[in-house]
Amino acid sequence: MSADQVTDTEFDIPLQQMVTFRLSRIHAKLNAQAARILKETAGISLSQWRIFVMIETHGKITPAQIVKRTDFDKGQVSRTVKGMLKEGLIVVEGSESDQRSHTLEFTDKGHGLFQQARPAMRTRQTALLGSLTANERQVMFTAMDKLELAMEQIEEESRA
Amino acid sequence: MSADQVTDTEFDIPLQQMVTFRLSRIHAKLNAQAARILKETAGISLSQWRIFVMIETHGKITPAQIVKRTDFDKGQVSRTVKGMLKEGLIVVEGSESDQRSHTLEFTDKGHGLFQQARPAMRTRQTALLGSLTANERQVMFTAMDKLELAMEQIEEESRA
DNA sequence: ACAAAAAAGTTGACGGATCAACCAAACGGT
DNA sequence: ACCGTTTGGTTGATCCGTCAACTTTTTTGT
Repeated sequence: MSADQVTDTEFDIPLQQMVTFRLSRIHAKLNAQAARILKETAGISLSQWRIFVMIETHGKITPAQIVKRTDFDKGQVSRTVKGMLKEGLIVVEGSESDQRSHTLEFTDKGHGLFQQARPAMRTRQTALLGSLTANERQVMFTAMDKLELAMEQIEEESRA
Repeated sequence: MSADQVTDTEFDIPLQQMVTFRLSRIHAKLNAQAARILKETAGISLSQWRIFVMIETHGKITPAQIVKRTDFDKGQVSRTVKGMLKEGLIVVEGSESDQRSHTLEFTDKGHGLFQQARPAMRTRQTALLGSLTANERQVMFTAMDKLELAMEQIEEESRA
């Protein structure tokens, strides 16, 4: 069934890199494809799309909240937001409780473009997930959780 | 930091992004960690490490072969190789059959640094894979295969 | 209430990845 | 043998992601 099953100890070089390599490649392709679709359908960038998604799902969110939830770099969020303001895709509304911060909101134009990109993005997402069985999806998410956890542990250990 | 679990059926916004988001984040963390380890243990970059791995596994390989096998950008391979030559980590040997090309080889210094980075990298790899069950590993690789395939199909369809 | 620490955002710098243009060598069909 | 095409490699432009420094505001501990 699984001739090339992997035992931990032996598989040296080729596997050595497998996880990182493969993830890296998939990530790159995934990114490139999403970027292309977004550009073609709505003329927006992937970063902008991600901000849009955060606004859509949480409504009136601040940059700091986005950073917390997604681990995006706050510098990049700042720049992306700046660009989106200049293009009129979003507006900011100063927070009353915190003078440093501001919440983000769609403009009509921004929301329009977001809706314009959505079908293609959703189709793609469905196609991607649909290529996996329910079990594969579930196991994959579990595996990703575990990998993130393992990374954190490695990080801690190597600080000893 | 992996609390908000997603069920398969509610395919909407939060999940919408999940695959890309999660892969993106894992990739970023994985990369950053590998880069840190490589810098600390051997003072080399991730790109340089990847070239080393290719030389190690295939011995006397040309840039073009590396590109074929890994999908790395050929421009980046060219620059990385250039840097490694300048630092004396590898040497090139002109190919006899093709005047345009050259094979890459370790120098002693390069091989030394590679060996120096290896234990930590191998430990990390073992820890990462070890955090998954054999089944999870297997399913994950299968899933990655399928995702790459699905991406290609999406690409083809959107060219119609 | 006040100083120290933390948090929100901005900005600059830098390395990595991507894309396109380009040169030179090799190949292939006629 | 020759010309068009393909392949190997280099380089420049550009964009994205990451890190660090800095400003301003808020929170916290005493």
